[in-house]
Amino acid sequence: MDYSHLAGLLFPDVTATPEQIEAKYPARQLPEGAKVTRFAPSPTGFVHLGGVYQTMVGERLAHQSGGVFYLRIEDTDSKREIPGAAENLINTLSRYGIKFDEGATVGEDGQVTDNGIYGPYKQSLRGDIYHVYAKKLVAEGKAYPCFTTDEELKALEAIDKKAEVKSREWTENTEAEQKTAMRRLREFTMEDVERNIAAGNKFVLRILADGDPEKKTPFNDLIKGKLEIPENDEDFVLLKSDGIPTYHFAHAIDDHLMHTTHVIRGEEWLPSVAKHIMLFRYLGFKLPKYLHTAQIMQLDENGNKKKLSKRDLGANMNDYTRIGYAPECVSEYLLTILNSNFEEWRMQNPDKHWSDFKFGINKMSASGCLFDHTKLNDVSKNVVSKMTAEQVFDQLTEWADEYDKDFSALLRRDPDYAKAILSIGRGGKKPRKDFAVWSEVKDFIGFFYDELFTVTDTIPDSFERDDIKKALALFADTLDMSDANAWFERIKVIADDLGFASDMKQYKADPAAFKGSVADISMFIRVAVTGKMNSPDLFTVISIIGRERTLDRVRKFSESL
RNA sequence: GCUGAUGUAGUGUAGUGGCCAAUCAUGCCGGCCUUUCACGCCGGCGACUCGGAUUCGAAUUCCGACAUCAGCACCA
Repeated sequence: MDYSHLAGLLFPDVTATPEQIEAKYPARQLPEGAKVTRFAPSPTGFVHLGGVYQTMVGERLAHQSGGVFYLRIEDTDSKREIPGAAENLINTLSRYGIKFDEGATVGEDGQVTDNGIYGPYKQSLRGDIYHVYAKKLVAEGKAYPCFTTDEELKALEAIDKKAEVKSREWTENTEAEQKTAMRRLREFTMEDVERNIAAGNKFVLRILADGDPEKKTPFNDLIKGKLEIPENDEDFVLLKSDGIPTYHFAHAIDDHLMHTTHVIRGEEWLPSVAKHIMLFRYLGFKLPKYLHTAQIMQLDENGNKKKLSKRDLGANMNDYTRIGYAPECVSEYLLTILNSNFEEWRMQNPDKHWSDFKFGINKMSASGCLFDHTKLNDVSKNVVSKMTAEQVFDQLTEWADEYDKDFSALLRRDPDYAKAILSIGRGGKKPRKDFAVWSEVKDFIGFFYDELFTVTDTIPDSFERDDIKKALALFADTLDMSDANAWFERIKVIADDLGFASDMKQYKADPAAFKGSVADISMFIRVAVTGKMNSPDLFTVISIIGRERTLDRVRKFSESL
């Protein structure tokens, strides 16, 4: 068959040559060992935790090596595209400290544009380029058109299925039968093509696979290690009937032209590498290095691991924003599961930024880990505990502006007051670790605001209401706010007066001898003033609330008994 | 079904033939400290999927089984 005639028939409008295209994508001038990585999502509108996870790998690898990290939008499936998705993606990743050096970016007009000379970075804009290489493959007899309709394909598949059933029944001729079914696609004549083209029929372009699945190709994945994968024998689609490339074809061409050195993608692509090895070989391209990252998993209702899916809480990055995780918390958590030695490093370097950590490919796990909310919150509490009151105030109010406007109004009404509250237990060697997320702060500090103050906890019935009232009355009468010691001495006196132990050691030695202890007196005051059994240091709390409001609350509480 | 990947305490892991009756973190339990809580400190609980093989010796190598995950589209 005259393949160059066939190529002309299929791609009459393509005049450029691969050489002309290659000339527009010169080798990158980068230092020795610099890695070029990319994030190549399809713009489906939401950013997945797994996406941030993968993105961190690419970003770290590129930036730690003096390389380039770029963004390419894989919008070859127009059905799934959601407007504004690219912008959302860039903004979200930016929140987590992920910045692209090159690639698709959002211009001042809000439109997606190119930043860099290796574009366009949107696959939908690269149609001409793919067709040049497609034509070349056809001319070399490595790809062929397929005019088979969906229905015909289904019929072919049915034959294959039947053959499979037979093969399990050890019928002798099944293998041949099985092969012929899909292989029939390859059998066509130039006349068939000419007739179809003349009739205006659409075709898909298929690769002419020369692999033998009985043979294994050695393949080294940087995360999974040395693998042996069966050669590809499937005539997979390169160009869809609308002329748009499939992922496989676009991957080969784009990553070659854009000089990607390390392809980082989810392990769901691992079964496709045979196809990609074949494509790169057919095209004469150098195969990049691959890192197939393990997936972040979730337990389903049967207790089985499964991929963290769209609907699971924690999959969508908007969840984190809404719940109020500081971005650093998520980054740090991701790093703990990305590189097992990160936690160790963190303990040795408590004050450094995570980007100072030396990220290593060899420390990445080959197996998928379970998403652990408890661990995330632990990491988060640590991160938040190290922030200054100022930082907490800024992030908290920014969150509240969006998700709890009433609360944000209260905080902003008197920033100094809010910061005084947020300073409690902050700084020093043993900072309080009260909050993991901004949405829970209100529960902790709400009582500082009269608008939010309610008594939620009750004093156990084992205490006489009369004693409580007396204690609170004495407290109100003798309140000394000059300093913490003087303040607490008063409480002790009250305890003694009412038959409660003022000395904890004495009390512990013989609890039966007392109605309770100074701890219980404090508890009465705490419940009266904060409405809760637990709170930060009471004297500090009262100092912030102030004398008048404290006394007011004590009086009201006492009356309610 | 076929193909591939993965399998160390509840969770995330260290571990690449003897240093492993298995490391660290988190979790849970108990204690100390603290007027409460939180923090911190101390102590405890808890694991090499199973079966063969190689070896003086295996968590580590090989084979098999099992389990889990993924892929098998004109989706990425």
